[in-house]
Amino acid sequence: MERQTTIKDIALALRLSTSTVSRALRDAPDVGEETRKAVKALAEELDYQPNKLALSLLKKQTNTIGLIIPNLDYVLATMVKGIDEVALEAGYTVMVCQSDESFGREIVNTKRLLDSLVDGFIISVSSETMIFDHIKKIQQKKKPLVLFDRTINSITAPRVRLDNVEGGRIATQHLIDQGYKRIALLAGPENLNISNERMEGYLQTLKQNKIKVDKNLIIHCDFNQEYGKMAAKELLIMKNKPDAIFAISDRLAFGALLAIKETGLKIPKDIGLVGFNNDPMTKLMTPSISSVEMFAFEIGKATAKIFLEMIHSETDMSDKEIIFKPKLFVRESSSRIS
Amino acid sequence: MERQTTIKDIALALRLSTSTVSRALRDAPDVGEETRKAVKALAEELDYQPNKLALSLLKKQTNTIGLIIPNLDYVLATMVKGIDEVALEAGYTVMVCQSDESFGREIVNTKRLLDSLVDGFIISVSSETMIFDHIKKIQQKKKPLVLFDRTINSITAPRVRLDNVEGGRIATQHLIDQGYKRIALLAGPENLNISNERMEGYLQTLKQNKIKVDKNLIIHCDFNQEYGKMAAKELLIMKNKPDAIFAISDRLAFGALLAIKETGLKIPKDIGLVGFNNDPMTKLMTPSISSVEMFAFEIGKATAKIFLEMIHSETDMSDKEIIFKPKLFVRESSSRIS
DNA sequence: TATAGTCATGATAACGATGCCGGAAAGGGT
DNA sequence: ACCCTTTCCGGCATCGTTATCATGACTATA
Repeated sequence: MERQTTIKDIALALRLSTSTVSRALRDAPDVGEETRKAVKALAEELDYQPNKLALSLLKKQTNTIGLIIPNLDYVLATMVKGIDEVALEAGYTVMVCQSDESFGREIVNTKRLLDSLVDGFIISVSSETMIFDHIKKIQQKKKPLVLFDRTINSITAPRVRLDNVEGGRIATQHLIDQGYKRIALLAGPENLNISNERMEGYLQTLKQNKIKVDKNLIIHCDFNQEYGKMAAKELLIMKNKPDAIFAISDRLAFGALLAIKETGLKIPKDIGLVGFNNDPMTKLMTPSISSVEMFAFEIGKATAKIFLEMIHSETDMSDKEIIFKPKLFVRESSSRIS
Repeated sequence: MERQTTIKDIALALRLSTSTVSRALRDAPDVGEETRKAVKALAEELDYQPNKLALSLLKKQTNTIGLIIPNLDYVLATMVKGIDEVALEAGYTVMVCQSDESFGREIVNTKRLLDSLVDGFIISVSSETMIFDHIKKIQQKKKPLVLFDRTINSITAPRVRLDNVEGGRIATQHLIDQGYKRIALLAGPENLNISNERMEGYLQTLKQNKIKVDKNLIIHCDFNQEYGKMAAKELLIMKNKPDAIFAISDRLAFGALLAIKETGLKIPKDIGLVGFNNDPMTKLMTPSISSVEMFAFEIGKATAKIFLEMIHSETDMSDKEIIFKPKLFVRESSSRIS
C-alpha cells in the first residue's frame, strides 16, 4: 500500500501553498497561468489522484449508493445492471449487498451501509421482512431512499415497480381466452406483495369472467424450482385437478413444467402454463413457456434515475411512483387455440 | 441528510475532551469508570455512530473490497455470493462493478475503485481484456489483488479457479465412454483462458483416445444461448456432422439443445450433449443436460479468504493458487449406455 | 500622487476521529 | 517532607482536501 502523492507534495516541490495547488488543479479562476501549468504537469508526472476520502469527509458526500437486494437471480441481476449503468454514468458507485432473503442479513446490511455513509439507499426487501424499523431509520437520518420491485406500502418513499396486478390479469385472461377453465395459481411467499398483487390480478380476472375461485388451487411457496415442482405435483394429484397453472415466477414455472411432464399430461392440450419474468430460459424449454415480461432493466434504470433526482433536487418526491406495464409473451405452453 | 452526532457533541455535553470520549468509547484503559459509563450512556442516547470516513482517512484503510466481474450470470452471481458472505463476516463491504464484458468498462471500473480507495481488488476479467495495464497499476500501488475464475497468466497474483483442463477432460472422456466418435466443441471467446483450458482438456482426451482432431468441429462464440444455437446449427448442417457436442458453458449448451431439437435429431441416441457449470436449469431441460460442476460458491469463498489473508499477513502470496477439481453430473443428454 | 481595484497567492480553520505527550491530583513508601 | 507511581484527563498534531479570509504587488483612475 504505497503512499499516494498528495497536494502537499506538489506544493512543496513547487514552493507553493496547498491552496494554490488545489485551485490550480480544480481550474479555479484566480491562479496564474504559468503556475497552473506547472502544477498540472507535476500532478500528471507524479500520477496524482485526489483522495476521495478526504473530500467525502469535507463535503459529507460519498458518491456511493447502498443497494440492498434479496438475491441475484435473473430479474434482480438485470435490475442491478440497469441501476449500475445509470449510477456509473452519474459518477456514483454502487455497493451491492445481498440479504439472501433473510431479515437479519438485511438489517446487518443496512447498518453497515448506513455507517459507511452511503449517500442513500435503493432497496428491494427480502421475503422475510415484515418489520421496517431499519428502513425507517434510514429515513430518520434523512438519507434518500428509493424502493423498487418489491416495494412496501407502509413506507413513504418513491418507488419503481411493475404493475403486478395487471400482470396477473393479462396472464389469467390469456389462459381463459385459450379455453382453460380451472386455473391454478403457484404463488410466492405469503407476505410478499409482488406475489399478492399478481394473485390479486388473478382473482379479479376470474371474477370478471364469472369463474368461481377455488382456494385449493392456490398454493404458496418459495421462489425455487424444487418447491415449484412439489407444489405443482400437489395440484396435479387432486381429484379435481386444474387444467392450467399460472406461476408467479418463471422459476416456479420451470418446476411446474417438470411436474407436469412427470405426470404425462400434454402441454398445452391437457394443461396450460404461464410464468412470470420472461426469463430467457422460458424460450429454451420444451415446450417454450409463455411468460409476462417485467422490464427489469428499465425498472433498474428508472430507479437509479429517481434516486439521482432525489439527491440533486431538494423537492419532496416521496409520493413519486413509477409503474411499468407488463407484457405477455405467448409461447407454446399456453397456445391451445391458434 | 441530518447532521450526525459526533464525538465532539458528546465531549461538549459532558464537559470532557474529545480524547477522553474517544477513549471511553473504545474501552481504552485509562478512563475513569464513571466517565466511561456517562459517555456510553450519552452515546447510546444520541445514537452516536463513529464516522467511518474520518477513520478511514486516518488509518488509510476503508474495509472495502473492489470486485470487478464481467457479468452477473448464474456462475458469477454464485461466486459473488460466496465472496460477499466471507467478506461480510470479516467486516468488509464489497463494491461490485460489472464490466459487462467490455474492456473499456473494466478500465473505468478499476479507475473508479482505485480512487475510491478500496483496500484491494478481486477481479475476474472481461472476455475482451487482452491488455493488463490497468491491473498492473493496481499492483504498482501495492494494493492486494486476487484473481478468480477467469485468471490471467501474465499477471503474478494469487488466483482461485477451477481445473478447467480437467473439466474438459472428464466431459470429453465421458462422451467417448458413451460411444460417441465425432465430438464437436462449442468453445467460448478465443482469448478467454477458461475456454481455452477446457478446450485443451478436450484436445488431450481426444489424443489419448487416438481420435483425430477435426478443426471444423471446433467453433468459438460468445457465451449466449443465441450464439450457441447458431453455432450448433452450423455444426449440424455439415456433411460429416458430429455425433456429440461438448459445450464450454451451459448457456451454449441450452442453445445447442434448441438447435438439435429443430433438426429432429434424437438425444442422446443420435447425438450427445454435455455442458459446463452445472446450472440448476440443466436439470430442468428436456432432456436434462449433463454438466460439469464448477463449485462456484466455494470458489467465491476461497477467493475472499485468500484476499483477507493477503490483507492481514504481510507475507508474499503471489504464487498461491487454489484449484478446484470439477465433477461431472451425468444426465439424460449423454446417457446412451446404461 | 493618493486611492481604489484587480490579481495571484498564502494562512488558517474545518471535516471527525485517533495517538502521543504531558500534567494534575491522589496515594504510597521511605 | 519528599519523591515516585498511578490514574485520569486535556492539548495538539495528523489524515488530505477545500473554503474563507487576508496579504502583497501592481495597475488604473481621479
